[in-house]
Amino acid sequence: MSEQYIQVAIPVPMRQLFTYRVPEALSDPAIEVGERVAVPFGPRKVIGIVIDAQAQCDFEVSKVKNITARLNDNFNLSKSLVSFLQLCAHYYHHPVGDVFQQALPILLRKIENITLSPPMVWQAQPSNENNKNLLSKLEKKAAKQYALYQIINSHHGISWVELRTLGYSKAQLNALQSKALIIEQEQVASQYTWQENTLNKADRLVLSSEQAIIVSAINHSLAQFSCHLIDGVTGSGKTEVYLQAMEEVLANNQQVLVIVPEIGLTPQTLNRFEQRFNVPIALHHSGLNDKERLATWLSAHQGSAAIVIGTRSAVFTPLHRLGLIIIDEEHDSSLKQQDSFRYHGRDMAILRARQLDIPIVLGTATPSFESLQNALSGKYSYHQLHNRAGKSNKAKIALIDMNQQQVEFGLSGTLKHEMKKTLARGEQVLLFLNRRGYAPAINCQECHWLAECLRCDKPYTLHQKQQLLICHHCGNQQRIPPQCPSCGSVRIAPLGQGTEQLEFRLEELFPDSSIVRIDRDSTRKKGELAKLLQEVTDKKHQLLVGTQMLAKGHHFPDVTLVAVLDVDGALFSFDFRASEQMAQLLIQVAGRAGRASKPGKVLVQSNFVDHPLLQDLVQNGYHHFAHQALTERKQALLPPFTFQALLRADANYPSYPEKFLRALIQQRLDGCEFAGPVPAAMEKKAGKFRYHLIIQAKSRKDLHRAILQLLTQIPNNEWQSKVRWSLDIDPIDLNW
DNA sequence: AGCACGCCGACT
DNA sequence: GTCGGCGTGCTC
Repeated sequence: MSEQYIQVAIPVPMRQLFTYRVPEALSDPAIEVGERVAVPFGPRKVIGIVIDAQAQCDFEVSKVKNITARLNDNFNLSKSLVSFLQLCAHYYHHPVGDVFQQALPILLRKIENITLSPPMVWQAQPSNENNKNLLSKLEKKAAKQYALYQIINSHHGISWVELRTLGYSKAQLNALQSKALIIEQEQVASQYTWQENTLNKADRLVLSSEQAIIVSAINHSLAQFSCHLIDGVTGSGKTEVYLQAMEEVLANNQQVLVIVPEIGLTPQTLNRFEQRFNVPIALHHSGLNDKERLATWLSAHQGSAAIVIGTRSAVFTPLHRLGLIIIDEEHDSSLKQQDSFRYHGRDMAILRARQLDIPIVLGTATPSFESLQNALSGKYSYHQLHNRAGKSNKAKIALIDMNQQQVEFGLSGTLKHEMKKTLARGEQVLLFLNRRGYAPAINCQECHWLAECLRCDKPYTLHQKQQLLICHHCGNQQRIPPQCPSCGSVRIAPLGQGTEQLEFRLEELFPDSSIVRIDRDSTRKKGELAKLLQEVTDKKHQLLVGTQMLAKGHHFPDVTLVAVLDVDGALFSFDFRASEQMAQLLIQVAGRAGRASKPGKVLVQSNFVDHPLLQDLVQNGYHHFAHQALTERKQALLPPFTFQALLRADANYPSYPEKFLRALIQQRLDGCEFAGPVPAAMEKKAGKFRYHLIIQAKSRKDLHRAILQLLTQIPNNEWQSKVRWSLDIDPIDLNW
């Protein structure tokens, strides 16, 4: 028999595959696509994925090495997943090996022979006399334990990760275990099947006709690709549509993938899924450790999980009977990875749905302009959900002209007045300020010296509590200088206001109210965010101060006043997407407030209340604004009417990145245009000098062809070894 | 990305 | 004399 060669994806940032030989001793049973193999790579040994099992040897035969082992452990990737990941690598022109690496749980990339333990689930013990006594005691004495038992008892097996996400503790679980009420077991490694009690019919809501039309549209196209954009405000019943659309898919014994933004998976959301379906649900989010991630992966892979709920990287979960994908909050920027492999979770999900011939549902109250355009042009089915009659809870947005007001600590007189009225009614107030820390800068009041980060040339942010100056761009930290290094004066003072200071000032202004601040600094500790949010729900605090974080996901029914303290930053940005993001943010923030019986009020402070963007949004609402903006984008030949890629380059010396990029655009490329190279919005960051080149084309095909040509040129580029570069297809943040 | 190799500066 | 700084080049 002749020599057998295979093509392997290796976890290195190189845009190529590597050829290996399969020795006779390892050739039985036949090696397959998707297998993990151990191979020698330079001086080390790594795990690679077999991409082609019967390849021609396209490399010098004498230099081809043998694979050293096959990891035959039931963790192989399916052919379908392999081709999907190749498609992703191709779409983003990203190194294949790196794509595979990021799509696999860390434990499957380890070369050491670790024991890969099976997923474990909790189950209730069969009922007996003893149990009944214990339970009736629990019901009176330990309500939380009793509730935990009820949840476990109503499922065929539920994981610790799910229970933790729902807010239960290990202690409560241990207590039930020591009473022999529950027991931990290996999850049954077989395909889940729909049963009589899988659907909790009592939990179902009656659909409005709008909702019913969407569900039936999705169910009518189950075995073919279709993309549905559901456009509906908070409370319009999107989740109920998701749940009812899932019924038929689950009844066909197929699996459902649900993708949510980074902090979008609240215990309430999971609870809703748990209540409705008695099926194993696997979770995938940033709160899991390596072992838990592997458990989710395996339980999807072996088919025991019927539903997988996760953040963007969940698009890569191995689901062999995937029947429906749901992307919640499709506009959310956390769906796009902003480093190394810069993929968009939504776009890859659409690619996967297309590959598998299944429907995909995108839900949001503020559609991204990309999705909206696809919906309007008929590429997607477009479904609008309006509020049900008589239940209008739409918050009113009003602008406050900061030029016409007395302003104290960033609060206008009107806002303070409204805050007092709201607090007097016993309701809550949310203040939104997108700037953490105490003050965004400190300076010398005598000579106007400004404390700047030397690595970024940007002002340091003052963090009063920590007594530190922190650079928000590179993380650099410094002591607060006791006197001005330039003139020696001790009159050094903070400039501007951040959330930390706002919290402090509010304590002075509203001494009778409890104030809570929710930002990256105050929620650094694990579980802290959930704790603070619970305290808000329990009305332990009346005043909430927060950044971006508060605009997403969580709904506070007793917050009836929301104020955006400073919206002006977004109005004059050179990034054409800034206004889209500003509009989405305002509408999302407005969605946090009030409920049917207590409509909310939204106040937006600005120095430019006459700005046409603000006026349009406030007067005519998001959709009018979006249509208007789309018309402008079309005229200006901007996305979604054209397609962009961003080539970033950085180096330790200022001239290299520019020279590198300039050398690349010497050649004309058909069907596309270059913008730049230009210095990045922050030319200097963390000591690196950065330049951008935008490549824009009228069609995706042209863009791809141009990038392929550009990439072949890079090895010959004179400055190539002096710079680091990265490619971002469909960039959404041009400032980085 | 690792990792080795190699060529210069400040230590026991 | 040698330990270690990081520039450069290679990986089937």
